[in-house]
Amino acid sequence: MWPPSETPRFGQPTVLMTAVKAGRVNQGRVLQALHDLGPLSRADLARLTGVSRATIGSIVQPLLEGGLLVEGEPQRGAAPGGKPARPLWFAPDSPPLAAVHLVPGWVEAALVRADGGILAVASGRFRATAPAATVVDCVVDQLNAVLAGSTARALGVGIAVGGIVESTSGTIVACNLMPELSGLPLGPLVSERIGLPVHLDLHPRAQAIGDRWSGPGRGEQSFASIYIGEAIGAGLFLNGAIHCGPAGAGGEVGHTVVDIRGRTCRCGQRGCWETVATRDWLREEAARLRLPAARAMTTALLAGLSAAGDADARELFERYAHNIALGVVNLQQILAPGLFILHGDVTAGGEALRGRVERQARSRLPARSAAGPQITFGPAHDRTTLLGAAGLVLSRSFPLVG
Amino acid sequence: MWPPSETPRFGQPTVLMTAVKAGRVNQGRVLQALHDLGPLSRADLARLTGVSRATIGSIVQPLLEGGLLVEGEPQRGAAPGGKPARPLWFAPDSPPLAAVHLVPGWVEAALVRADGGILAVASGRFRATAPAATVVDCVVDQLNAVLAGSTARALGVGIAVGGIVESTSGTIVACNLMPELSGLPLGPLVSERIGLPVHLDLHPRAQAIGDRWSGPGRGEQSFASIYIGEAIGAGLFLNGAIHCGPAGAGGEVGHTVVDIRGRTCRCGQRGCWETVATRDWLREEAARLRLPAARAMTTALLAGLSAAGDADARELFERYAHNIALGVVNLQQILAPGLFILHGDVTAGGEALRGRVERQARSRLPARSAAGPQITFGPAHDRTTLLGAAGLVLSRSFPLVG
DNA sequence: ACCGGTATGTCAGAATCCCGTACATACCTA
DNA sequence: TAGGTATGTACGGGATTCTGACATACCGGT
Repeated sequence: MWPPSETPRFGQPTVLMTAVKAGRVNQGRVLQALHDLGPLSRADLARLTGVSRATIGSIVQPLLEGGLLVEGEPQRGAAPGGKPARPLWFAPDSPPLAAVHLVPGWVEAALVRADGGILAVASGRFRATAPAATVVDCVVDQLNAVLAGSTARALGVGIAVGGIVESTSGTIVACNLMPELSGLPLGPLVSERIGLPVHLDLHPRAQAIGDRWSGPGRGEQSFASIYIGEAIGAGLFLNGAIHCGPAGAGGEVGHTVVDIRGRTCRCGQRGCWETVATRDWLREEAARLRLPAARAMTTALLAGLSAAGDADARELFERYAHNIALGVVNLQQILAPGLFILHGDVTAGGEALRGRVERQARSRLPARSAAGPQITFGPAHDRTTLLGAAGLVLSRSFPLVG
Repeated sequence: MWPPSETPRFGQPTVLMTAVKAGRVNQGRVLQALHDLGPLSRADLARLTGVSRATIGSIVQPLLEGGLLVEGEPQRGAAPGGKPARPLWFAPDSPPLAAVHLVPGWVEAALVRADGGILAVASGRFRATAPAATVVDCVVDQLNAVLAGSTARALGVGIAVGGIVESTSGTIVACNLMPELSGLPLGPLVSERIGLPVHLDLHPRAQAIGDRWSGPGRGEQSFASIYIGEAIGAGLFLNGAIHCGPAGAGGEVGHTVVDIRGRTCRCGQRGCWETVATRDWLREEAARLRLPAARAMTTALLAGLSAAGDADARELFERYAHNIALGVVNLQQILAPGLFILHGDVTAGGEALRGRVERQARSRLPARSAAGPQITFGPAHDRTTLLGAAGLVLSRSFPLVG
């Protein structure tokens, strides 16, 4: 039950395009277009993609027969005459997707509809030092809990893990905060116990997929999805595809150097972005400024103090925005994704922080014909990663590139 | 369930895969495999790509008929029996590719065979402040000079420009050192005068393509091609395709922040990588240390002084390696290309510098199962960009992704 | 000289997919 | 009721790849 990927390996085997592969890619792109733009008729899709209505019909036919899509009620468009279009949309009773978000001490699982609607959620705790078998048990338990509520067989399971992951083999390579899990082939293990294909990937990468499928990244060809909280990580969606380096590396933006003569990072190096933009930095600086509740400082608290007129808090708030903008600027210079979706503790900073970061970033970038980078915050109660883990299943089932 | 799609983005149409597109992609991948691995028989290609020999035959047939490839003499392989394979390779009289490298004050053009062999070279100078028409004339003159020597009609022209470029329209958006060229639609202008399709792109991006087609990047799926000299730029080849942000942006690694409290860059910001790793930095530091010929310092000179035992030179050499490694580390953390191909003045540092940079970079990266980043220097007499401009034509004629 | 073994290149039929045209359907307006 | 418009579908055609079978070419042994 662990066969799924056609091994997009990095190196020797040149892979060629096939008619059937092209068909699957086209199915994926049609699904993505539906996700991006909402319910669309076949004629809409034909106009959007430039192909004939007949072609769209043949592309979506298997999806309709498979129960993934349904035809909606005829809806009259803006035009005065003509046959009303029948919009296509994800079937309410379509095969759902199972999703798992695994962080130290905590597992959250969900059953998600193909349109992003959450059908069921379950979560469980475990000691961060628990042996691997316990963690696997906990993951399987939560999965079974959410799967029990569905009659339809799920399409697959997506697992998002905080840590270093080899997505091709579904193995956790290393995890600083859950050392017992190092080397654990979680994907195959869960797949065997659940009887469904399992797709494992990094937390920020899943988060980016979540943003792409059902967040602010919807419809975008390129953007960066950044998590900023107790640590920093990024998932990069570039030119219509999620970026994944060899062995699942990449996105470790937290340990890029921005202040070479700065303080020492827990990674052992100096001046990592994480040393100036995480919650820990915020708390240390708050303590230095003797702000109230410095040791429990959060972005929300700081934003409140700043709005209330505390000069020190205001200055720290501005510096925090500046430091966050640093990493954004570097990513924009290197990759120019154009859109940055921020998640984690920083989102509590609200528009006050978002605007500051955006202004800081733009002021540090050269003026171009294109607009400067755009900063967006993810939702406060953030299920993006969980949705992204579900989207992982769709992404692997319907690849967008051949 | 559906959050109203606030911005229906019909501007960016979803593009679908087609049989004919798939065929062209496959042709491109076969050509790339030949470039990567040298002459291969149809059977070799079939084994490499996993398709049948018959399919390979139908893929390469048009390329043979078009004169791009030829069948070599039957060559007996290692196996004892069997019909000898007929290797396929680029025809010596195949349609050549025209290439232009445009830098301030200087134009170099070449006519390149599909296998990377240079047929003719021409170059010309112009005043950096010359009006646009003069520069266009100069480019066209050099192109005509190299095209005159060929009987076969060239496949197209690739132009590499130092500056900001919009590759889709073939326009130079801005060029700091050649302000007269800002907004110049060089691609269409040259195309009209020469009567061939013209492909315009950034200098570092062309350099990366050159590395991919006929340099150390050959056969690699991901690598970064970095130019370090009077300025710093990078072309990123990621997962089998050259990365290009919206409007041709991206790769501006020279102005990523590595030392936020460092000196001011000419871009107006503080602590850009360029402020600590360009030749100008080297000369300033050399002057501070009162090294001989400090104001004309080059990597080659510094390497010589260091090797000769000058303690100050040695320390500066080490610091230069450290500073170069900084940017490499950042790129590796973000994108994990794994391979870094350095061009420009730094290549004169030889193995002494290469080893130092590699050690410095590896020491700043966490230990992983995969090997650390690998640093390579491009050739000293560097025609990579020119070859890359030629490769641009191939890349556009035979896209590797659909 | 002859024959089996092996590997290469090619041919023909089938399957898959997209394209273009034409046609049936459905709704509005006059 | 007739005309117009837009949607969805059926059919033939083109392009590509897959499968199986076949001719070719060379080696080694009898």
